[in-house]
Amino acid sequence: MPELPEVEIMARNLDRWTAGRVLTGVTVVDERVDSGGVVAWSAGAAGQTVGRSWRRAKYAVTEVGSRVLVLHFRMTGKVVAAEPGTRKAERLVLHLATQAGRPDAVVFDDARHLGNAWVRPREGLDTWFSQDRKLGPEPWPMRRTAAFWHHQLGHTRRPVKVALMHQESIAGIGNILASEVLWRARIDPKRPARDLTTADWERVAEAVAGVVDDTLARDSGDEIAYVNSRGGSTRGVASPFSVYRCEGQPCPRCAAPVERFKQSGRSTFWCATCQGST
DNA sequence: TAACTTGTTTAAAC
DNA sequence: TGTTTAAACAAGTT
Repeated sequence: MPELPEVEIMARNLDRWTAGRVLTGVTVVDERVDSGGVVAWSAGAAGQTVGRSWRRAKYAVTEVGSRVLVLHFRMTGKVVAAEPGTRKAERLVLHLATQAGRPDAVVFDDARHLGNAWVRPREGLDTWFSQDRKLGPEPWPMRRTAAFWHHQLGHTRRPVKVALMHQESIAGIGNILASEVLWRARIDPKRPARDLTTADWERVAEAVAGVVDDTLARDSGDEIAYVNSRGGSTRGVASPFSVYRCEGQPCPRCAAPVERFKQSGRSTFWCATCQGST
């Protein structure tokens, strides 16, 4: 499931594959992917030049002329450099004028068809993200201080794990990242966010940077290596996570069994020994 | 087969 | 009124 680090990789790939190139056409394979403006734009897209691509929260943004193509991947979406027609669940295809060493097409592949795409004016994009999409500030790559985390999340009584996933407070942290960050920071996921101390937020700040950087180092490549639905711990393949989907397995830090419970309908994984309340 | 998986939206409850 | 939780939704896997 693409969270902040995976979307960062896909945005970098998009940039590497498409920046500065001319579109020869856009195929909207599945019109349901269009959450605004995509179908209308696709008809006249040929001939336009692609600009830079970057990430905002869990969205990938690609400049095309004076507009931007915005992608959200939800659970199973990903962008790949592939021959059109070779993927099982293609939803959107960008065709590019041939250029040596770069792909002729970029495919938005999305097995469960839950992803979304928009085409919007480049102008006002920041406002659209912050106001319409209700996205808070980015937790990465800039180094955020303990004071920043406290300011964004320290007001609520909600459990800190639930608070971390609230996109309006901080944008880009999902269920996986939240569990991993709290394990790394040795914080009980059930603690009310407002009860965390400056020292706790300091560890959160460090843990976010650490988990994101580690994931980027591990997963960078042409195609996102999704954790499969067995949690990446299938025969012989080590789980890339410390606690996520590692229920019953030994905590990498103290060897106590990792536990699981539900918060706001979502599975939280943690080590009760390492992360016990203080 | 029914339960589980995701982020987001909407409705309901506290 | 503001905060918080629960349910619904998309669709495919186990």
